[in-house]
Amino acid sequence: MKENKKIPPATVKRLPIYLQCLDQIDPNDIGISSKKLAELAKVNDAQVRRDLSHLGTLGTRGVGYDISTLRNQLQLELGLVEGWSAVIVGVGNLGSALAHYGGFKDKGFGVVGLFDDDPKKINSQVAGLVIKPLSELEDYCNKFIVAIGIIATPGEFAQNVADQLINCGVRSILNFAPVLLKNVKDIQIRSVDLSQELQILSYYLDRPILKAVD
Amino acid sequence: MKENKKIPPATVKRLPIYLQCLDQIDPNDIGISSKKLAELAKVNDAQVRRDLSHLGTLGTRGVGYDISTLRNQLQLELGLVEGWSAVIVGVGNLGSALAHYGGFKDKGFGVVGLFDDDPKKINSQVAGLVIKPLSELEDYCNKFIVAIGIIATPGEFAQNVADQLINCGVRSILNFAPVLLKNVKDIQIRSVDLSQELQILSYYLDRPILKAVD
DNA sequence: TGATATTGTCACAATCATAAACCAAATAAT
DNA sequence: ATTATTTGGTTTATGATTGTGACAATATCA
Repeated sequence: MKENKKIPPATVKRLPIYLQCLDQIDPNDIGISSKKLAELAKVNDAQVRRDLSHLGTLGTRGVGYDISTLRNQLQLELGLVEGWSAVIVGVGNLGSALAHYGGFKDKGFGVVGLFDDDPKKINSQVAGLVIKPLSELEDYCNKFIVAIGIIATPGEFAQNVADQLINCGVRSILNFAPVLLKNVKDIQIRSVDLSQELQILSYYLDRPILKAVD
Repeated sequence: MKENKKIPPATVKRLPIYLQCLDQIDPNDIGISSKKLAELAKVNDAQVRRDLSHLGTLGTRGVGYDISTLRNQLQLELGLVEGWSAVIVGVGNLGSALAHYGGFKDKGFGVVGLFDDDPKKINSQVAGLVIKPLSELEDYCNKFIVAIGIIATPGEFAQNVADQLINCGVRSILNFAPVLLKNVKDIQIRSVDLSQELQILSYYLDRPILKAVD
């Protein structure tokens, strides 16, 4: 029971995986053992127990973990019950895909705004939302207390957009543009570079013996 | 000079970043120091030197690294000169976005086939390619020696598609469906789960003091 | 030649994963 | 009721991986 303590980053990265695994098991099941969960998540079972112990004493000895309790606790720890609002900037193919992506809503994130600077796109609808010009970003952020900005613009605009988002009070950025954004104090930035993932795969294609991790 | 040795996974993940940084510097520059590159890649400069030393003795003491040599060596090590072919399975919003994504071609990957099982999509064109039914996947893979399969289907179909791809001789899979695919010996699988990235961000939203890594 | 810049590499520190040992709690078997 | 078995919680130990400071070796320049 290490309540209130900092959870190691490596563990934080696994928490969403555990949550996902819970969604994949038989909905009739009421409990799950660390061994079973470890199998689903493809990690060591000792690791599962250790990771989960960071959230408090959730399991019952001799029995296992109650699934709904575990799910609640994971959601609570990850902040998925806070109803964070997000905006998507850049409504090209990727931005549209993200706007339609149901997985966000399921996890408690709400996309409340779409922004683009292409006049042809402005005022058209995507996924039930009207695309607004970037100039209205600040108003939106104040109105909705936007916590997360998702950048799906071409690389050359990404840094500029990031600066604007941060200016508007957005504290977390998920960046899909293939550029490295400047670090800013107290602002969380995660980048997903699609071609980088392929490049890592490519390295291991040449070396079938080696095992990639993470 | 640790030629021929296994490169640590953590280093492999940074190599594409270095490559990206090289594309962002002044094209007139002919050389770059580890310190400068570290600044761009947002890592420690000792780390840069150590990472690059895995590729052989590329730099010159007192001078730095020759940019074009460094770029060539990174591309070579990552296998980006091999011209790997890829197919995309699932041509919804995300699949379309991936098909249009120019970053792949720039890095030496060629998307040669699009597959979907929705009759309304079959035979229509996306990004200059005709969408084929899944039943033709095997023929395609044999014809083009497809090395990489990109899965962009809904979660419930992903494992099935993965099995088919592996059956067709595809050795590397990049999975965007929000499920954990079964591990298969000698098959490289990387998963990108869009909502998982948001969940990690969300954890740190509640704790602005903590620093996320990776 | 001496001063400066920069690499390559070693050694150490920090983080992480895994295993082991031991106890506590619940259940099953007798 | 008692005992054995199962399973989780906690701590400790250990080894692997990773990150970083330090410094000798090498190149350039004045």
